[in-house]
Amino acid sequence: MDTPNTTPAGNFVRDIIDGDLASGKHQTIITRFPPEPNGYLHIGHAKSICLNFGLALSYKGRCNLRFDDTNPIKEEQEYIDSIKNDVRWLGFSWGQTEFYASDYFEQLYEYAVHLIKAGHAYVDDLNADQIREYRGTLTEPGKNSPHRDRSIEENLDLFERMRNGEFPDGSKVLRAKIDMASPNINMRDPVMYRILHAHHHRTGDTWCLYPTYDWAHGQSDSIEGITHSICTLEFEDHRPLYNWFLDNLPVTSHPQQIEFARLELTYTVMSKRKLLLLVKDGHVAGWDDPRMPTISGLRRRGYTPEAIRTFCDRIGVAKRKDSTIEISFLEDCLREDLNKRALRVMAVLDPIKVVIDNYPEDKTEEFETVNNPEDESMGSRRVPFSREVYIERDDFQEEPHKKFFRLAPGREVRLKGAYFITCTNVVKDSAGNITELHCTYDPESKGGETPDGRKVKGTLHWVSAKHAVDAEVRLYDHLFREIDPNKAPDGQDFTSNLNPDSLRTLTHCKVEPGLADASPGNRFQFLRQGYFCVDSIDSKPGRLVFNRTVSLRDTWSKLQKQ
RNA sequence: UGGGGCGUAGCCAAGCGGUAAGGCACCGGCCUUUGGAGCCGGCAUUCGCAGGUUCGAAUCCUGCCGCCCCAGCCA
Repeated sequence: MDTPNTTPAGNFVRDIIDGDLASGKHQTIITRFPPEPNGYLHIGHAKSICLNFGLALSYKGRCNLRFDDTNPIKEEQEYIDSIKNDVRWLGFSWGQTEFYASDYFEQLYEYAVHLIKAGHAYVDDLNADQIREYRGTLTEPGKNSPHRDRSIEENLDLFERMRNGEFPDGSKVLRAKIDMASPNINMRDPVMYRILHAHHHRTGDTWCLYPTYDWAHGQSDSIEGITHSICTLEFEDHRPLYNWFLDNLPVTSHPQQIEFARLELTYTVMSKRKLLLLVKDGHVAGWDDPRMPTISGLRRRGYTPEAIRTFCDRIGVAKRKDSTIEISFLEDCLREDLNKRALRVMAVLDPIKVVIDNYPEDKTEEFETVNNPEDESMGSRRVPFSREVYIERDDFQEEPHKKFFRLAPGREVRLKGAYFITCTNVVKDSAGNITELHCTYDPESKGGETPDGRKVKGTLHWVSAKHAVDAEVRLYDHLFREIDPNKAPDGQDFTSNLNPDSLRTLTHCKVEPGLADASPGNRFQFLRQGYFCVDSIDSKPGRLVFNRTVSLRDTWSKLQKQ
């Protein structure tokens, strides 16, 4: 496993930790990453993972992986497996500290009994609608439930019978007795337990009442001795409740909850609910569709864990809300990483045939070409050349734009690593479409340089026609066409902003022969075009499928728009 | 009209009373057998606004404005 770097920039969380260490409040730190196994992890989770595991690494502390599995209705083993796989792939390990909130159900139950005995919790018979009515509103205080003052004995009896399955779903809840008039709605006698006769993926049918997040989370943190419990901003309002529970329980550890801003990206949605909907309704091929912001989607797309970690380091950690990172920033971190490590190869996505009239009919040459100009240690390879080659249709203009310096009638360009060629003739079909180009080459320009040292402005990638291997290439664009997909027209939801062109499939692309035995997951730079990887699901020997991970920066396309 | 937060460049983000880091984007130039990469330079007289304190304020105080979150038996 590669080792994440551990020299992150400063941020307010580190300031808090530094203070706690300096004051002697803590000798070391223990953080946790607490996903609910109700979906696949996405890039937003990666931010939290990098933060929590990164902090542990940096302070030589520990980070627990804890599944927050308190809602059996939404959770599945498949999600647990994918989450573990993704965290590992990102480069982090949790050693022996793999926990489940469900491991603490018995302890939590005992804590609840403690609260009841102390007069701090009661069983309520109000139904969900009634509880909502009694809760009041943002501006009006709530009112006490008629069952709020039951005796401790009655509460104890009822609570035990709830556990024993004597009551149907929704008929009773256990509530903390705090303050129905609190300006903080979370403090208006929050529900601690609800009755759910549901099968839990780990505890099976042993429980029919399940703790809520508020009741389970802080106590789980405390049980694990978490020092800093880092969560997202929407839990700021819950912090008083988090503290209230711990203050009223016989615990020895009282973790500090710290909130930071969750990650948002332009042109994408980040809520698990919405991602689930995209999968369930078939808008994408699955959680690992290369257009998804999920870790598994990014992985299949060709992202590297290093690029994702670099991204998480660079975006920083702060409390500023409504901050949305431009997705191009993520792509840039990727390019930077891939530039250093990707093997350069030649692939023609939209081929047009070039016939070099003065090149011998049956001759084949091989040219040595460097695998990565950024890294000599990656060596070189030989690519075959012959009389007929494919070049990119885009690399020829019959009437060239003033700033276009690729091939055009009468113009000389370089075929990368091979020869200079000059276009002498354009062949068209009856509809006027260009079907073939005829060129001559300069034998003196072998390797791409001439004895007279003359320059050409353009260098094109190419593939020898008779040696070319066919491939399918999938070009991806943003899944959504709106910068903020959540801003949908009246009466429509975010799916109305789906980009109909987010996937373009190209068949019969021509790639250099060496690629024939590329393995799933292998990454390449297709010269002058972008980074591509062999699709891990659909690519098979004899039927190559590449995903475009990200295009190269394209100055030419900017010029064209001017 | 309740409570909790946040406002530093197009996007992130440092800064914590001593005169605005860094990254991305953008704009110039150099270099280049990828219009890639790389290199060099530029890019906030100003920190939401208005007052106040101070020799000195993005940093402290007061008031105002804007935005986000909260009324699940979701997390």
